Amino acid sequence: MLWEINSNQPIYLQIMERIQSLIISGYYKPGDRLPSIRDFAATASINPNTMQKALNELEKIDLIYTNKTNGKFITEDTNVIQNLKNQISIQYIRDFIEKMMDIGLNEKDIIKNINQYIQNNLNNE
Amino acid sequence: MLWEINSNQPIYLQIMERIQSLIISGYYKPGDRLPSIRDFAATASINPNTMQKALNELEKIDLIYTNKTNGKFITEDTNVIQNLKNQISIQYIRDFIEKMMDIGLNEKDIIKNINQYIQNNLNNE
Amino acid sequence: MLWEINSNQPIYLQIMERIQSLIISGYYKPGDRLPSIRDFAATASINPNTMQKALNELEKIDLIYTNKTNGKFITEDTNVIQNLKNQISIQYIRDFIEKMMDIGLNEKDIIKNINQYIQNNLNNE
Amino acid sequence: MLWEINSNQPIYLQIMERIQSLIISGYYKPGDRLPSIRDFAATASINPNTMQKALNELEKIDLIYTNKTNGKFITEDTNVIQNLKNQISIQYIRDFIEKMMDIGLNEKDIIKNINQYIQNNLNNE
DNA sequence: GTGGTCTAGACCACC
DNA sequence: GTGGTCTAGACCACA
Repeated sequence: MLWEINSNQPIYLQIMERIQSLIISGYYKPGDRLPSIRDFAATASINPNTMQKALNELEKIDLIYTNKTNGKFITEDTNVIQNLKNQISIQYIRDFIEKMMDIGLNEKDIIKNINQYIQNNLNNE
Repeated sequence: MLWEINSNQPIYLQIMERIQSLIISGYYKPGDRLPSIRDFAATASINPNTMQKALNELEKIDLIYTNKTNGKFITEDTNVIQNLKNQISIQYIRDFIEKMMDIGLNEKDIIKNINQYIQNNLNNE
Repeated sequence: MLWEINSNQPIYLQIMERIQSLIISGYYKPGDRLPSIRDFAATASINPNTMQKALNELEKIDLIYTNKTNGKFITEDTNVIQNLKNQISIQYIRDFIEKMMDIGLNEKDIIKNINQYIQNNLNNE
Repeated sequence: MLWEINSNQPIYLQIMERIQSLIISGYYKPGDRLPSIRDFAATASINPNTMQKALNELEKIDLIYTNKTNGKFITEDTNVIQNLKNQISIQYIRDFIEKMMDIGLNEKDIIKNINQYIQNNLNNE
């Protein structure tokens, strides 16, 4: 698993988004126990405080919950996860299309370009 | 022209991207003179220094050039503009697809979702 | 360390070149942490913003990198440093020779004059 | 004749230095009449005011003089020219050596590098 | 009037 | 405490 960090965004947000994706995509399953903050931070090569902050963000949106004595766990409510997945994918699409139109591409161009990209880069992997 | 500023990203970067889009999309044409830094800053309701920083970023990538005491101008080299447009659109697509796949969607899903979104939100505007 | 500033060139460029030389010459070694911007600016008797602008220039050419909240560090990539050293020394020589020829001296004259200068001014220091 | 202008230095200084070189190198000879400011400026593609300022600088150091009704002329005092040539060449050498030593090269390195450069770039032109 | 530079001082997120 | 950003305001050279 890769933990690529770039400097343009706060680290805790990048980590937060990364873990969020791992949950949404099903890599972490409902009810799974997360590694301890110390271990998790070590794995990602970041400061434990930063990992703590990232996990707090995830807890705020009910994607994980804390069991004081046992650690942090992925929510067992699959609705929460599914809803977030839908909401995020719509958001990604909306942002993407807005940016593409800003540089002067219309719907047709966008569809064409993305199909082309997928043809070239993904199908034959 | 709208100058929406949000607080998640440095203002100068948002302005820089905005102007970049205006050039790439053809709103500003090769050889056009930009408003003076002071006027431009006033229009965007930001400090002249911040505007200057944004324009410096655009000058670094040769999208504009400075004629001292006369103002700043859009490059006349259309190749620079076209190349940037291609490069940026590829980048947008790459980032978009990576994010979508990170949350567990495959190529088919992506194409399907984006087509659906365009059907619903754009064609009947 | 001397921080002589003259008024013919922007301060930030003079500072930039000075620090660049300190890195290239080996005074600052790969991986070294630079003084904090505030301290560095105080040492050079300039405003922190000006120092930051100078350091930004060095970061642009990958000679230093920023570890947010920890400080700025000399690149660990010795190739970057060595290449820059070669490139700059060539540039210095090229500019020097061009100027000398502009005032009517040929290669022989140049070599002769520079040897003479070194004899007179440097060997017996 | 080339009038290359870069933006890092005031134009009038670049022009001034260029004409100075043309005089010192003997391209313009003692007593020669310079083109009119209008023509001269047109040749160099600059504003007449800028050319005026450049010529004023040359007049300050007695390299040219003005005959109200006839125009501007190169000084007939060859001593002035010769002295300036010596003085400038020393200055160029001093600056060059200082910069080279700043980046960590010693006298030997300097001599070696400059000989090498001349071998490679000039002898076989 | 134009861009460029510099200072002073403030606030912020991050660790 | 660290770097980053932003504002306000000033001054300068240039054309």
